[in-house]
Amino acid sequence: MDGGKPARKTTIYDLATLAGTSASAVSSVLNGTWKKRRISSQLAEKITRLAQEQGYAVNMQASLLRREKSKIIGMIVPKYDNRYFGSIVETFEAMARERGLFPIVTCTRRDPELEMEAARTMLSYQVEWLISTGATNPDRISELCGPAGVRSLNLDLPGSNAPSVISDNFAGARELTRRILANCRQRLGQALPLLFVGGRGSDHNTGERIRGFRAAHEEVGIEVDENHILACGYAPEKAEGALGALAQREGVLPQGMFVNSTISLEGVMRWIRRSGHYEGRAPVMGCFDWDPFAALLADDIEMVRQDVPQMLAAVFDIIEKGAPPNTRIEIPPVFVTRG
Amino acid sequence: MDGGKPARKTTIYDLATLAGTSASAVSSVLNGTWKKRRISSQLAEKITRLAQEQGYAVNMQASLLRREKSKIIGMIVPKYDNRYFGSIVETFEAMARERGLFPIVTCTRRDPELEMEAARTMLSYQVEWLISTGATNPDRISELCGPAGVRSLNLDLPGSNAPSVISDNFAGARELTRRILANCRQRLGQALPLLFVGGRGSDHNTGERIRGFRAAHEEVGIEVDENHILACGYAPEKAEGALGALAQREGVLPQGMFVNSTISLEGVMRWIRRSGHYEGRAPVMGCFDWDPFAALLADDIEMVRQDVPQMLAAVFDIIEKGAPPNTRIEIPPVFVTRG
DNA sequence: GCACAAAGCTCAATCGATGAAGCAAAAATT
DNA sequence: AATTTTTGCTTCATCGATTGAGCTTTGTGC
Repeated sequence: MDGGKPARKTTIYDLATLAGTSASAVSSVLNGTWKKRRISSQLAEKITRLAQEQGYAVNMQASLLRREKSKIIGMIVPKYDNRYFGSIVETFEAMARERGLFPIVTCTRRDPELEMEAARTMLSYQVEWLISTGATNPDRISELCGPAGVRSLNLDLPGSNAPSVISDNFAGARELTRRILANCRQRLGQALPLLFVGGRGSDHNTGERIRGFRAAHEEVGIEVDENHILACGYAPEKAEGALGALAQREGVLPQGMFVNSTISLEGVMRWIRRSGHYEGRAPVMGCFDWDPFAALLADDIEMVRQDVPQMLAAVFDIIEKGAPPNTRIEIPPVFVTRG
Repeated sequence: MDGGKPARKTTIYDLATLAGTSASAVSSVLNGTWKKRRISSQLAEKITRLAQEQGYAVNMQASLLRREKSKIIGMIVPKYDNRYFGSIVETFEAMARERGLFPIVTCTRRDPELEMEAARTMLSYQVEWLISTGATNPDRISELCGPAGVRSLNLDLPGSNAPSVISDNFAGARELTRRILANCRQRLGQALPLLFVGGRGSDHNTGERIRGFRAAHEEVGIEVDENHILACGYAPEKAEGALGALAQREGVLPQGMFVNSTISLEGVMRWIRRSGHYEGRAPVMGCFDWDPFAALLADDIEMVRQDVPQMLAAVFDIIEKGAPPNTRIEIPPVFVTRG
């Protein structure tokens, strides 16, 4: 390709020399303000053509340094290993671009240190907004943003220093539990108390889902067994370990199960397969999350799909119209119809 | 939080005033060159403390404008909706950070226009390297980068203008096919020619996988049916449609199947379930890709996992040591042991 | 033919961080 | 005591794009 060319990047000064004009004319032509600045369309065309030929790309660093608005919008996200976060990132990028914003996304692997580090890096990039998705400590991030004049916003997990957009975890979990219980009744003749597996007891979403889980049991007069609420963490290994330990202690596990995420479901499925515990009488399952393959695993696994497009619509609505820091928007999740 | 403060960002000039010193002293303290510049550790400490207190974050735009190296490394990726690309992005970010680089990733949804647009944006951000992952036209991207002095690199799908790191698709597909054929023999008594589903006929990987598919058939003297090679595209709907059309034409589909990606597998599974075609005698399957739930779908679905850590190790090796544009590194994929 | 306006530009300051060059004071050497 | 060296800073030009404030030239009106 290149035989050792200097490879210095073309600047507006280079283009100005080539066009026999000034850098300021070039700049205004390339950023679209040339009509306002009364540049002839003749010159505009010439400059545009030259820029094209030279493969000119504006130096964002220089441009942003001068402008007052960066139009950069940052997002931090814990993992890319499931459909929920994948879809959040994909939708976020598309919606940001539609609005003329430049999305920057970074993944923090649920590491609180990395989370702060990433947030600081985002500030350095002069983001105008920072969306903390599923952050372990969204409030610390908001505190970092506040004094810098950067607006922040929480997604998936709520915080108290910035507006939050989350799923309606309580109602979603209650409805999911109702459905699992109904399936139990249908398949086993009666509805017995379910097992709850996955999630961190300390996080808001897990708390709300457990509340919904309890509410649905209460509605039909079934008592929840407190030892059967395993908020053991999200990781597959955690769920696997928790089930193993419970089976060890109690011998037989419940026939119905509420799994708190596809991540945990991965561990649950692995354990069921390896331990052979449910041999011949597969448990009735539900999962607060969705995955196309998981949905096919069993005929009657109920899945709740968090409504990512609606959640991000709410996010951009806040970005456009503003909202007080204590705003909390809860988006109803969607029940996946099977077939 | 804020009661309407000015919220202007703290600059080194503000810190200089607060510390009663000069901006250049502040700068050198904060970027670590202060020893070389003989700033007293007393002053260094004072400045560091003030920066901490004020929540100072360097303005990357200004800093990068001045430096000659940006240390930014860009990656474009087609989708976030599967484990393969998810794991590529996650590993890429982690490895880049380990090396003191700043990763920027963006998703182009297999849209050739968006791909070029994203590449141009990356150039504007002054990336030093651009990794095109699974790009529809990696060579056009390399052509854009070359004159700007930005080095480019292809991942997953090869190009001819920049070094490429890909899976060993031929050997992987041949071994996968062998295994599916062996499973057929074991389950059905004999090995019959398989069906190939998914992928674009025009892309290098699909071509190589078809070649491996043929080779494995040839080894055992089975003739491939040309009508049973359905390179219909990756999208689930495409795979679904192709299977439906084939069933329409031929009535009965082969008992063994090679699916070209988990994306296509999604459609295949959906079709199998909806059509009821394989009722009672599930097909023997293999998939060139891995997903934890897909792996659990059937007892004997063979999955090849592309070796993402090795692929990215090769990528960073090239970045550190260099490589001619015609380099092509093929990483053997890994066979997932079942259980 | 002169005043005045509009068109079509250019000039130069600016954004914040960086680092080469320079300068004054303190310390060491002769 | 005079000179040199070292220490510990500051000054200022610079990176590339942007934009308010000019400054010519051409056009219009009377």
